[in-house]
Amino acid sequence: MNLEQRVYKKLLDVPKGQITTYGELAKAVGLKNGQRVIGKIMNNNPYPAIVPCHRVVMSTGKIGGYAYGEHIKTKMLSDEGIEIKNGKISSFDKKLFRF
DNA sequence: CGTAGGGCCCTAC
DNA sequence: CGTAGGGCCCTAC
Repeated sequence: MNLEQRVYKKLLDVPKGQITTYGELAKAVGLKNGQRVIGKIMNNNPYPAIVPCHRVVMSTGKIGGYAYGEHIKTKMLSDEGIEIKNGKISSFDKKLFRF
């Protein structure tokens, strides 16, 4: 399994209503300082309906980017029960999934 | 083969 | 708050 497949598979562990960060996901697949690699892989996500890349956000609590637009990412997260105020996730620590 | 460049970032100031 | 620099992996020369 190549890196991308491992990343997509690992991300499936993150349930609806929770989020992870680019850095955490990088660590989860054994990458050090691989945040940007994760971002790139998310951008190339060929299975947007299956792999929940909208649940990957920035460690600062901001939403981060999204191939189809940040407002869509924001809406998807809201629909899953994640509250977002002024572009930042409320109760970030409580929503953060631990691999 | 080697390497430059870039990406949905992170940390420290 | 903003910004600079870093660091990793892939892709295209």
